[in-house]
Amino acid sequence: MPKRVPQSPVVPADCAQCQIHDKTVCRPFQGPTLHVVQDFKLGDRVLPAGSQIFWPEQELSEVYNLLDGWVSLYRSLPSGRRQIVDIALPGSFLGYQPDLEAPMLHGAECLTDVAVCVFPRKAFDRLAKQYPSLSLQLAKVTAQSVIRTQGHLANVGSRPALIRVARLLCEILYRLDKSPRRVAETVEIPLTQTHIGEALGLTNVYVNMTLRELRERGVLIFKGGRLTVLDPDRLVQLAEFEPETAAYEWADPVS
Amino acid sequence: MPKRVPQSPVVPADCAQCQIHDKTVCRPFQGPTLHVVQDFKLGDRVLPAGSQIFWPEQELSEVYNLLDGWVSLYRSLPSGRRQIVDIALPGSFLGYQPDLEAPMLHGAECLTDVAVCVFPRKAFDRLAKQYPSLSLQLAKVTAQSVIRTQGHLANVGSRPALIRVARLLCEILYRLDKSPRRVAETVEIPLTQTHIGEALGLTNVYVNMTLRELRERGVLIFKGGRLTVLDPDRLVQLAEFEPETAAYEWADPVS
DNA sequence: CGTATAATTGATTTTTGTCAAGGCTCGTGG
DNA sequence: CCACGAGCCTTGACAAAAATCAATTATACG
Repeated sequence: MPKRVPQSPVVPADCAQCQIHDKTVCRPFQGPTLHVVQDFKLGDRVLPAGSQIFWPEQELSEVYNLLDGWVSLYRSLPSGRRQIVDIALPGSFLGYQPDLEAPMLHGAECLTDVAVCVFPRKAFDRLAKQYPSLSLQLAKVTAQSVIRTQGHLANVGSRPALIRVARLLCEILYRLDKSPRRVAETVEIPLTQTHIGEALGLTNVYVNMTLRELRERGVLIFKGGRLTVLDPDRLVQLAEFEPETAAYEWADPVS
Repeated sequence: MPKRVPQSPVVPADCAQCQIHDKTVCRPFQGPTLHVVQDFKLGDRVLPAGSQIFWPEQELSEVYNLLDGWVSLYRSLPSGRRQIVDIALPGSFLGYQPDLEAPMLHGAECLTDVAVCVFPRKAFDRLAKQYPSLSLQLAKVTAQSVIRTQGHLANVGSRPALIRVARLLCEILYRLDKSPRRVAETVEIPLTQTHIGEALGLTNVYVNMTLRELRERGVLIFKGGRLTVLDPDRLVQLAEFEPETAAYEWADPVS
């Protein structure tokens, strides 16, 4: 289990203080129009690690901006297996489905303590109809999510386990600071080996073996939720990670 | 190779004749406002089976409504492998990425002769900013695409080959007529076994073995691009196909 | 016909999963 | 302070799933 440094989620006093404002759907509302989202939001919510923001099958009347913390988005299958379809980081817009009435097809589980900003789902579409810059930003955020999911799918469907694991970790590093090329630095990644397996379609024991292989090859060490990159260049190469295309794949949408 | 019935793609004379108008991003433009898209579109384009609407890495200055035919959306990997991330059917909106300047991360290959309706990419965002109902529809179409891709990912990552194949075919049947429960009817599906493999992360050889298994179990026959369902109930059960949730997963977005 | 692509099959190897058993770490309560 | 339990991690032996290799056979198309 990750040795967790206790750390309360960040909740900004108001939208003007929001550190991630420009990474979210709220981006179009700047300066004089900022009050629109400020007035629109229902409030903030803080959830402990391990809890669910929403469940599969739930009929959801809210949508969320992830303010702080890590969230796993997953599907539950009839067999009992679970597939993590995305890892959400601060700025992600959660819970939006096109059909207002449809039950959620995925769940959202907090990997760390989490803070979210809550909006009413039904009114959100009305607001979007009123502010085209908002609906366009929503479209772009969502389109970016398609790209990410397609990349994840390609990883799971077309790469052997060793590369899959290396790439997942590489992608996460990149998302954290836009650079997988840190030298021998240790980063906290709140995933268990089981999580990694659920994301990549592997069993936890095979993930374990794969991580050992990566360690023995001197590429990286992942232990107890801590990732240490031993050889950034080899990692990037092994993970088939191309920084140029990665920039488009993991971009924050900008209208 | 599928025995193809020669059949020219359908190109409507104008937007008023468009049979699939309500399934597309154009949906918000009805009656008096229909002229907006009519004036906006650059024209139609017909492409032969096997050709590419666009390629990975291409910088695309257009976006497309798929009017007629089947298209496979795929990623190419450094290893030379290819991952089909989606099968597009008429009504799909193709080529939209949030960043205007970004090269395409996926390609679009025609599985049949195809007709598309062409829009200018750059101006599309301007139009969307002008018509919030359009940008919201774009958001919904895109959000539906996220759902489809997540479902595909869960299929590839979390199910054994036999079920994967059964489910892919089941989903396609459902999309064709909203009912996988046809009895012993034959449907044309312009996929080779290699395509199925590329979609599901399997080799063509193993797909072949899997299809034989499905045939020997009396579930379905897939041969030469023709699918015959022998036992609809067993297929639905084997494919873990739940018609209720399927309705949300494969819906046409409706604003 | 002859060529090219797709489908098929069997033999074999590689990859990944399953099962089972311990070990480690951390928090909790006596 | 120690004992305990709950997750998680680790390992090894074995089984199953899927890939690879190598022909051979259809099938369509000019």
